[in-house]
Amino acid sequence: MFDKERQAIEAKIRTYCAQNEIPLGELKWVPIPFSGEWGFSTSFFQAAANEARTGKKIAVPQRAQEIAEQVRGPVSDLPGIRRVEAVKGYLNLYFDTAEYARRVADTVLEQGNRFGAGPAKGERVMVEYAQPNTHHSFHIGHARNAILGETLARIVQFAGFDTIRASYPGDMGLGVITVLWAYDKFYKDQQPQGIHERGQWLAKIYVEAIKLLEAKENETPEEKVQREVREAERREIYRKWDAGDPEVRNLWLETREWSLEELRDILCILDINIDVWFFESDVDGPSKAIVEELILRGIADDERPQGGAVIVKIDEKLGLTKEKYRTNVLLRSDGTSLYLTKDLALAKVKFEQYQVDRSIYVVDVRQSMHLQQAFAILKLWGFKQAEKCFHLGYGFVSLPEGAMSARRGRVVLFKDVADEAEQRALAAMGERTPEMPESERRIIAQQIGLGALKYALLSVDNNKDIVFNIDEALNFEGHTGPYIQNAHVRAASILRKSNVERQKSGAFDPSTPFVRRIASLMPRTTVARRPSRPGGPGLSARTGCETASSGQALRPVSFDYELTTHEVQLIDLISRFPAAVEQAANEYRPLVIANYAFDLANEFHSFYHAVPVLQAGSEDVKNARLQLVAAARQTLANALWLLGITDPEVM
RNA sequence: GCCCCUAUAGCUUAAUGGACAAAGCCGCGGCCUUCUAAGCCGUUGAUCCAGGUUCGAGUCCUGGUAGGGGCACCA
Repeated sequence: MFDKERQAIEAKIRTYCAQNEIPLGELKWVPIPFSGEWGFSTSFFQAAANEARTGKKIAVPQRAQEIAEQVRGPVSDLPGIRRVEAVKGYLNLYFDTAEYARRVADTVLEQGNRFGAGPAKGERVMVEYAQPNTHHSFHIGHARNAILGETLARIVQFAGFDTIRASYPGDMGLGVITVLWAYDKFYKDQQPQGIHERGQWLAKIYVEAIKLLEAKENETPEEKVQREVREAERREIYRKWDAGDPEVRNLWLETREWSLEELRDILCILDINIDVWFFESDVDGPSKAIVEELILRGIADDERPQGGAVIVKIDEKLGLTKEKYRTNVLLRSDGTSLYLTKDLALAKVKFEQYQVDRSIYVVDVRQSMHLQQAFAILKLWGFKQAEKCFHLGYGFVSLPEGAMSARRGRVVLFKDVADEAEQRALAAMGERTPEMPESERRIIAQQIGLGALKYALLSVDNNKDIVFNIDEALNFEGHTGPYIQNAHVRAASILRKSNVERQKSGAFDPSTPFVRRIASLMPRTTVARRPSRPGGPGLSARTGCETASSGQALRPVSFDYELTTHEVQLIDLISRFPAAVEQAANEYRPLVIANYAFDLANEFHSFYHAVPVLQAGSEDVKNARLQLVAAARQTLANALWLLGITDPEVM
């Protein structure tokens, strides 16, 4: 936030060092890491080390301190800097808090829900996530994927990238056919009531079907015959599906829609709006076409004449002598395409039709080899975007009793956890807000419950596995989502009672013309209709830009009084938000924002406890603190938005 | 056999190569006639092992140990 000042200081340091023949090198600036201190800092170890390398006999730490002390002079008399100290090789510059605090507060309140957002980057990013299989259950592992992907999409969007959210459901293959077979055989024309009941029913049918199709231990000859008959029936359905048999296709489309209805509802609960839906079955055809192109270009080798498959010897084509990407199959010897083939075809669509510059894949870490292979082939193919393909892998979610297994039906369903979360939040609300109407109470409870769940999944670095413990995930105290939401509530409460006017948070709406006209770009894909909220518009606190306008606006204030440590630290943290956004976007790491949001909430809670606002000693101090609270509330709201967590006014 | 990921406090996790390794949970002790106690304050406690690079290593490199994942016609 204080780049201009920093640059001016750095220029002075450089001039001084040039005159005194100190080989400075690059200067790294960081916020002063001591709590209660506000300013920025740099060190001179590198410069001292550079000198040492020229042959001078010096001890680096001492020399660094000498340089810091020398440099201190030229920069000690700058406006806005209260104090400069040289200590242990570091140069610490402390802000004139009155001036800088006012600037931070003004900036936040002026920029509102855009505070922290980066300038337009002029690049288009597509984030692909939410790729569950249809005809299956949506479990907590899928939720990690969806939540991680959405948060990443929000981060890159907020950082200034033109962002497209893409979903790629697997709607074909043996698993899907297995469900069709069992449904057709045992449950034809039945269906339970309720979107989720119906979606989950398909997963139950799948588990039953697997039991019937798997060989048991000590299988009797009769059982074996029976099983083989079933297997033949399933193969026949697959053949019919592949041949486009109308009856099978209709059954497939109808049951697929049941899964998709449930998926859309879940995404709605998670506040996720997918821009583009790519179905695996849609890229199946095009994927076969690209195989010919890859053969013609000499990337793929056609071994079909020898009764083999079409393969890519990736290492060989890249000229690698050590095995790295190995060899992979593009087309089976029976002419059908594979997962890799489809991903290549889809990438081509992303690059050519959607003109994406960067392509992010939020996919289970177990597929990292597969994606590395795909990226390598895209590079061979000549797509310059291949360099900016990124696999955001994440560790899988298991249960305390072991891995989840869709085949065995041992899964924790997202919907069940979400419902449980709401119940627990409702219970935790208790008698806290007795006057709240029941309908609103339920909405808040859902927001708190989901806040806890989302934060639990986002506060672990993405490459780590998570053992999902529902009691830990739905904890509302300590390092949790509700803790952050509660800080927002407390800030909002103070502002409400102070009777000052403020902008309601309102949704950050960075949608570009491009995203809005996506619908016309790719006729083969289905474009999401915006799902409607089952609970009505009140469910999302961010769907409107209403302004709550009771009372007078915050007046320009002065922070020209003795600020407490808590106030200094709070302002310091607020001012770091834009840098956190930038870092998270550069590193594609939602965790950075999750950590930041907690730190800010933590600081706000401490401030709240220790520093009176409405009861402040003087009117001037009260007004300044109100500004600070308003700025903190806005920053908390923006950070929560990035995490996909609502910013309730009450809880 | 080869490749990738992980290893920090009793537990779950943080830490752009930089200053005293930071929190949460659990335990113990305080704080509701100040703005929401889903909170605040206090308290014990940690970098898997061995080398190396560097002025400086939890972080980078090499080799171990332990756990997880992956290696062409599954997705």
